[in-house]
Amino acid sequence: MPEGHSVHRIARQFARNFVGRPVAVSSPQGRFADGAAALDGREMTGARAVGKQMFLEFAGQAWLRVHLGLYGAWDFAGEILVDPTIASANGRMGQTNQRGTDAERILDDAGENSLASIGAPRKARGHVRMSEQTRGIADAGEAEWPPPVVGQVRARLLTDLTCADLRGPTACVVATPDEVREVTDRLGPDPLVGDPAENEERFVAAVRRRGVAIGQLLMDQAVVSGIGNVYRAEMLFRARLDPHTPGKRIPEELVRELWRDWTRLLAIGVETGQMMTMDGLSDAEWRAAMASRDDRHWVYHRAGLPCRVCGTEIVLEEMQARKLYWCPTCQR
DNA sequence: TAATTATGACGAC
DNA sequence: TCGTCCTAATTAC
Repeated sequence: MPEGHSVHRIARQFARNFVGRPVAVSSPQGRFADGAAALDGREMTGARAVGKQMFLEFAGQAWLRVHLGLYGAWDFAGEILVDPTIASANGRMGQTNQRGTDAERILDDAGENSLASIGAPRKARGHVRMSEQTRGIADAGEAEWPPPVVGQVRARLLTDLTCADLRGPTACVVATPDEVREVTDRLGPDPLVGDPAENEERFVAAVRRRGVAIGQLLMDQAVVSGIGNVYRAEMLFRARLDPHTPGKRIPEELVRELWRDWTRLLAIGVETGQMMTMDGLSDAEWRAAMASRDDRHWVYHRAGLPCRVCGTEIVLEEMQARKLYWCPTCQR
C-alpha cells in the first residue's frame, strides 16, 4: 500500500507515457466494464495525483479516479519512457544510477515500488522494455502484445506502445469534473500540489484546532494528504513526538516542522520509490537500507526490537485499528 | 494448502 | 468500534 509518494510516481508515469495518446480502456475482470466502455478510445489529456487519489483526464470532460487502497497496484508493460524525476530508483537523491543499464535496473526493481509495478509489493508481470531514449532493451525477444492478462485486472489502459494494468483498487470510477472537485475539496494539503506557504498554514491550523491525538491526525486525509501508516510512525519518531499528544497541545513551531518533514520525505519517496525515512546514513548503510525493508525505518515494523537511538524496545499498539510503532523513551 | 498479512477508507451501529 | 471491501505474496502447517 501505497502512500502518497507511490501515487505521484504513477501519475508521472501516465503523464509521460499516456497523455496525448488515444487509449484503449477495458476491464478484463469485468467489474469496471461500464466505465471502461465510457472511456474507451478517448485521448488521455492529463494525469495528476492529490494525496493517495489519482485522476486521469480524458478528452470530453471525463475523468478516471483511482484509489489503490490497501493493496492495489499498477503494472506497466511494453515500452516505458521513464520520467526523469523518478528515475533514480537505486541512486541517492540527485545521483545517477551507478550499476547496470536502466533496463536491468527496472527488472531488478520489480517486486518493490519499481517503475514497472507501483503499489502493493508484488512482482512485475509482463515484459518490460525500455525505450530507445534510455540505454537498454531488457527484453529483445518478441513479447506477446498486448500482454496476456494474469489475475484480476480491474482495468487495462493500452496505447500502441504501453500497457497499464490495475488490480485491487479500492476505487476505480469514471467521474465528472464536479465529482473530481468534490473529492479534492475534502482533501488536506499535499506538498506537491498548490501553494507551499498556503499548504503549511492549512496543515498547522488543522492540527492545532483539534484535541485529537497527532497519531490520528497524521492519518486523516482531511488534515494532510498522502501520509499512511509507515510515514506516520516514522514522522512521529523523527519529531520525537508521543503519538498520543493532542494536536492543540503541540507547539506551533513543532507542527510546522512536521509539515516540512513530510515535504522532505515525500520528495525522497517520489524520487526513489521507497519510503526511506532515515537520515545521515553512510553509503554502505544507505545501500543496505535501499536493499532491505527491514533496514529502512526507525520504528515501523520493529516491534520488540531495540530503538536505534536509545535501545528501548519498540512498542506496538493499535490506534484506530492500525498498527502504531513507537519508542516510549525517545517520543515523549 | 491454508492462514495471515498489508503502505486504506467507508459505513453501520 | 466494528465489519466490510478489494488482491496477492508470504508464512505457517
